[in-house]
Amino acid sequence: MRVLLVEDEPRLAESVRRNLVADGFAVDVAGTGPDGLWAARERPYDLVVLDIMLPGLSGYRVLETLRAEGNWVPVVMLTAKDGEYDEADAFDLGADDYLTKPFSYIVLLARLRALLRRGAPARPSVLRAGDLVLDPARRSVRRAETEIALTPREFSLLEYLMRRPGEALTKPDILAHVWDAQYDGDDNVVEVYIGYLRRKIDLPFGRQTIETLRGIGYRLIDGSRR
Amino acid sequence: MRVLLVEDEPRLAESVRRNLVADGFAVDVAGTGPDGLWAARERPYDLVVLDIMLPGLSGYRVLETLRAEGNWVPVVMLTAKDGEYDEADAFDLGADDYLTKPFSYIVLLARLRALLRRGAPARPSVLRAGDLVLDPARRSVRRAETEIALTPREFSLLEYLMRRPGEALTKPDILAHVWDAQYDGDDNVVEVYIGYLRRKIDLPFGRQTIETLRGIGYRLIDGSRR
DNA sequence: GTGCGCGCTGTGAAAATGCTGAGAATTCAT
DNA sequence: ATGAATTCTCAGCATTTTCACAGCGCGCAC
Repeated sequence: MRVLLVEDEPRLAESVRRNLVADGFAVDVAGTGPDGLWAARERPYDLVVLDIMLPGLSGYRVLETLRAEGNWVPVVMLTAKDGEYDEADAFDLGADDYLTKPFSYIVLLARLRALLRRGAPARPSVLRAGDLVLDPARRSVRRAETEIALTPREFSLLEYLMRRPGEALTKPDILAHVWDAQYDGDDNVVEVYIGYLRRKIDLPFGRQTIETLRGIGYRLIDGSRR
Repeated sequence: MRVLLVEDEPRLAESVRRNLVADGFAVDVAGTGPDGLWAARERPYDLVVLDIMLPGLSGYRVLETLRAEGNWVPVVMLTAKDGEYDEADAFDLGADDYLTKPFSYIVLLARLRALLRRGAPARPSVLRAGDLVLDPARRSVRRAETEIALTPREFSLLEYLMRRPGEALTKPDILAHVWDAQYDGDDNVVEVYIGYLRRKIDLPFGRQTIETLRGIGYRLIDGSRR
């Protein structure tokens, strides 16, 4: 497993590097933001440990640039600040985890192992299907630059569909994920809300994003593939 | 997205629940370990937030049991202790993330979003027979890039055949698996539906995928062998 | 070659399914 | 409390799906 460590404090960098090597990782160290960015572009890493305070280019910028370039390598951010909003920022930029300095090596190792175990690369925080874009954090939906207003229920339904593009979803399944547990009404609500959604996201644009599978349920057409 | 919150402290639970609901999650709350375990077994959750200190059954045990049962729902652990080894333990048990109390809601939200983002992209098995491909998850069937629309019954029948390629299947056997157990109609429906299938998946392509074994039943010709 | 039984298919009716408009119930902000 | 937005129920309608039936054809045994 190859790890890129981007950290400008030599003593900390060296200590972490030794430990990682002892635990069987192949480690490259970069001491500045630009160096880190260059290295991450240059070679395929399994993990990146990225300090936020860096000379030349902040860790935020490095991460942002990588993600913008479509590089979804798992990244753990290191921060000296402990303000809670910093973490949220890091996550929004596409970090997979973060650690507040000072941290113990064993915690770092546990986090790295957890990321490796997950294996699955992180994905962008917005969901797309063709020119339809849904941002869970902002609770916004737009189709080709046009903002679309959805009610909470409509939004949850669309989000659920968009997290499973191309999959056949039954009405009971949708009901179980989008409605409350104690809801015991009729499947028909799903039909009704699918209808609402279609009237907002499809009909005005002459598209067909939500397909009906008669006798089964529904399927979101994933415009991005094929 | 449906979240299960397992937390015994009512004030905290209620506060988190409100916030999550406001952010568009469908939330169920369990106050004890056994209740949490029961709920997680009972319904399909997209996320579980699990306190470690719980009456009846600790969060560790709950998580351990779920994982042992093959339930891989993403889990965030909450712990009041801050010993570093606790985190490592949680990860080793199969938690996907953890949070030390007290935590701020915004951090919890960011973690949950990050977990959702990673999602479960593992979409396994499709069934193949030559250039005929059936995808159970998408409920789609295609022959050489051409999508073929099947009714639910036709789909079930074809899926059953394709799961037993090359095997001789009698009509009563097919009836028992594709139709309801208590169905007591005539064998003839099978012939009818085999006919429907052939007209959709074979005739238009000049193929012969389903072979009739006179006096026996049917057999799917597995084009990939020979 | 002939006859029989098995399998195939067209017709049509019954059942199931999904969509929609109308409006009731509920929630929420003011 | 009032009104607006949202959620949900319900019933009618259109369409699709399922299935029974009956006649036909063809393979197979003799």
